[in-house]
Amino acid sequence: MIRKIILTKPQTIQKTASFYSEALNEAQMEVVTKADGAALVLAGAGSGKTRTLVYRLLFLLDRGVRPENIMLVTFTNKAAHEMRHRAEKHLNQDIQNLWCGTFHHMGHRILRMYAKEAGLNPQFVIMDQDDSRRVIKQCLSSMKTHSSRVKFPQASVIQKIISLAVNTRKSIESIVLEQYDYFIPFIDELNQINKEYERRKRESDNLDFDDLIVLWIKLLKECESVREKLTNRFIHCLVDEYQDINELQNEVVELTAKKHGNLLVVGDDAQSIYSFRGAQVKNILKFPDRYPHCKIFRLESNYRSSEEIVSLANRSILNNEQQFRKKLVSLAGSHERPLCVRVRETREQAFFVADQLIELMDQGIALSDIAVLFRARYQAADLEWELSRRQIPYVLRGGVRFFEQAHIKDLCGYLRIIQNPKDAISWDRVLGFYPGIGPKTAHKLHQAYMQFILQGKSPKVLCESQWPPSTLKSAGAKLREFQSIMKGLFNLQEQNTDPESFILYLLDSNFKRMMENRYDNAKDRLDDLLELSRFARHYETVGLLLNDISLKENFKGESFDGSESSERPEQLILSTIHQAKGLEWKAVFILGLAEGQFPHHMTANNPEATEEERRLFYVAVTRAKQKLYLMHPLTRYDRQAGTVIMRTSPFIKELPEESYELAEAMTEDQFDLQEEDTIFLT
DNA sequence: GAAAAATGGATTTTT
DNA sequence: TCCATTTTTC
Repeated sequence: MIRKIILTKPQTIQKTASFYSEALNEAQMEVVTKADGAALVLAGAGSGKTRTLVYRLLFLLDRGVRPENIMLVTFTNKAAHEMRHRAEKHLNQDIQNLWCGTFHHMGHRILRMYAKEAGLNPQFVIMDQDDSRRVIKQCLSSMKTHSSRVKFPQASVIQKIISLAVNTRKSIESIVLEQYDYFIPFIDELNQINKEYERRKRESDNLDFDDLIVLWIKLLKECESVREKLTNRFIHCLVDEYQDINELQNEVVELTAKKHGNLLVVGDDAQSIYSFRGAQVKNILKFPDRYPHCKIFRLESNYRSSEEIVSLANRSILNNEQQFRKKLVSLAGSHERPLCVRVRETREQAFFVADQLIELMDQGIALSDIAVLFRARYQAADLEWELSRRQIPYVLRGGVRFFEQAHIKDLCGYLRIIQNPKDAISWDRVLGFYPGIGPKTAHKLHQAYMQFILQGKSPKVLCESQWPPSTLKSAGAKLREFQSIMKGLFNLQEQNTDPESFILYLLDSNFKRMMENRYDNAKDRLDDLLELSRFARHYETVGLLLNDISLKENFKGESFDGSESSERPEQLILSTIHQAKGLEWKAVFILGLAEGQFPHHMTANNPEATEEERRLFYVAVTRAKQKLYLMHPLTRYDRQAGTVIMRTSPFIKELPEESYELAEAMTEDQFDLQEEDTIFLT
């Protein structure tokens, strides 16, 4: 027998020391070259955190670490793409086998590799949040044990509670006690619903988002062979946005990094804004306690924002108790003071922004270099209307996600039935399209079908006259079109056709007419579906396509081929602050800096929640490079109460007056009545 | 008994 | 504007 020896190919061309020192400052250089073992990087806003991580990655590769031995966890797919793309650009070649993505992505990848060990049916399909909500709703109606006298929580609230319990590794009871005390009487029922929810998920071979991580942890804990493979594999673990990590994710990180102990976490405690998903600032604050020998690095030079903007941000965050004290120093030079603009009402807020956009563009700032940020989606409504009226192009980030739109899910329903006959939610959805069939009948039809499958019949029995059985014949007559569509899909499946053809087939079948009947803007929606078919080209199987669709976070109007980092189209960005994390613009408007809007009224009287709101404000402010507008509408319109007066946001009031300039904007007729020194606007 | 139509109510942030 | 519950129809 001849011994086989595997040679390691050199992965990259060796970079010289100057390659790093030219691109990085001293502090960043330290991180890149010395962050072995446990390391915490406290990276302030605009301090070149992404750049540092990319160079750390290059450095590791340079040192001969193989890409498959590195795990780089990011918060969004977009961030993952961005980093990979930048690293590949430096190397001038693709980095094969690097594990770079979100927690959910990696969980998915691992569960696919080890489906058998995890006790999963390999054809499992991932549900999104809306699917979870629907399943819970079904659980609710099937149990209907709750008394209708007191209002029982809605499906979406139950979903939130269950998910929060999973992500914080607490019981439902303690979540309810801590955050939903008005549901205390329902704790038993909630536990029951949770049980039923779990049962249904398992029965239909569906995994929800949280399962991707829960089962990954389970695999690491309970399956020794897999644990060995996975912990040996990841010699270096790098975690981005560590301040937003929750207990569940933390556990997966610790288990994975335990063996080699090379755990580099990067984050900014001042930017922790995801507590509603179970994230806790304390994770980053306590990191040095958990790893007593860890190295701590600080990146406190800000290359993004002007001195005035950084100063305002620093002043603001000083009001928070829970934090690592650090001071961000601006290296971007002096510009002008942020402008706090008072307007009479929310519509005038939109007028001001629109007017000012024109002004900024006259000054040579590109529309794509400007963003409007807000706390909650509805705050953008007036502005959207005004922008459309003036024909200013914009994209709204934070609306419905592209892949969560009803028509996309309608089409995927058919594909999911083919992929996984047990998928109860999809059956419910698809059969509901046909007149005369509602949830009850759909359920029975699905049950009847599963009976056939269990008897060993081929899935194609669906298209034959044996199905549905005679007890359901009256419903069966309404399903001719359904059966003919399914027949076509089964045929494609037998021919092993690519996913794109599946979609094109559906768009050519009577599915198209159904869409036209169902939606008044069917044309747009069918265009979206055509777009989906193009997206599907990148996938080999329908199963892989479906699971990626569930995990994609792209919004309507964004491209989703992964090439987004190159050049931005010439349009204004409207975004929630949460969605704006990690991004930057020359000019930024923040809407609704009024009491009740920002900080959000739900957080009043809760000091911890108010601190998180302040961190959110901090994130918003530090997105701006040169110009920052803090908008304060004095009134808002409420359906019941009519016009409501709003006071200045405490986040503005607590700032020293010299940190911003105050302006008042009004329309021409109002201006005539005033003589004070104000900004003139039409 | 189940589906369709009509009415009433409410809205933070997201992988 | 969209969603959930109630009322009406088959």
